[in-house]
Amino acid sequence: MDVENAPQRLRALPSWLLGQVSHEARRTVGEVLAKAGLHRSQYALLAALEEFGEQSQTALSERSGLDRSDVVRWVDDLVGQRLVERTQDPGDRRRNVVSITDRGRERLKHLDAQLKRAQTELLAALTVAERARLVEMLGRVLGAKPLHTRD
Amino acid sequence: MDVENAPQRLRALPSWLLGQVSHEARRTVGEVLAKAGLHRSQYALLAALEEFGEQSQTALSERSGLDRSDVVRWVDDLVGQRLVERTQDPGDRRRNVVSITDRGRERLKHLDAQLKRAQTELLAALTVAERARLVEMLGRVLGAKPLHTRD
DNA sequence: CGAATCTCAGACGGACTGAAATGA
DNA sequence: CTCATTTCAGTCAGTCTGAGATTC
Repeated sequence: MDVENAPQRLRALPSWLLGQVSHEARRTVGEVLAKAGLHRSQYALLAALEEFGEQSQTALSERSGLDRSDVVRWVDDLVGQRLVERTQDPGDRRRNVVSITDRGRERLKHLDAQLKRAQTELLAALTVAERARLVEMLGRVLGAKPLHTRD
Repeated sequence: MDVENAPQRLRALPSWLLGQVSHEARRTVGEVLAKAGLHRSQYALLAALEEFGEQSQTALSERSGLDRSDVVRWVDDLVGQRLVERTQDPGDRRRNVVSITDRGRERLKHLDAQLKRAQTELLAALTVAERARLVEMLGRVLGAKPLHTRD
């Protein structure tokens, strides 16, 4: 669909605009990651591991926003690519402790650069100041969620 | 997931923020429409019909951004609720001409008010001026899509 | 015992594809 | 015959649920 074909009601609706831009962003980012052999979910997992260190899969689920069940599958694949390692927690044998490998760190660094460029391309119609303002505003919208995400 | 649990890499990524806010918006709007017995896709269909008048299902597909196949199913339901009518085009019997009914117009008017309130609630963390700026910026991002949506 | 963790198998709605049927 | 339109059936990826197994 072309934006200018859409009804005015939709074109003026913030939620609709957010959906459209988000869809485009999702596609762009998906392509970038696919070229590196990864899924968006896996980037989130690598990011969580790099920033918070080794952790259980349950923790990873909370940090990445992925379902516990999907963490299992994506970690399986990451292990296959030797970007992370899965070892049993010696102190609590229910737990798997997942950690990022050096290879994973390198891949992540590479992706960071690629993604940065993709964001710029996505928001090319905005000035640098506007992009910063957009990010700030979206963060504020997310931060103040008194009703549904906080119960 | 809670925003503050997420890795900094994600929290600073425009595409991620857009996805999170968009997801929240989708949920909110979905709830509002569900109370009126409608789906998001059906609101788009009603909007297209009200603004562009009666039209074929192919045209509706382009205007609403829905797949041709999904237009069929959602129109089926709208007909059942007597919010639209589907009649065969006398001049071209391949075509179904879909038109909005008075009942549909009333429902649409009601939904417009409900959705407006939902948007305000969603963006409660922003000032009125900021909401306008957000809408303007998102529209600009969508409008300038030289690569993928325009081929 | 109850609770937490991991894992699998499948459900589920949303978006899309392919092809048949009809008719211009 | 070719092309456009509608419709159906089915695929597909993404997300989530339920239950079983294991361990605390």
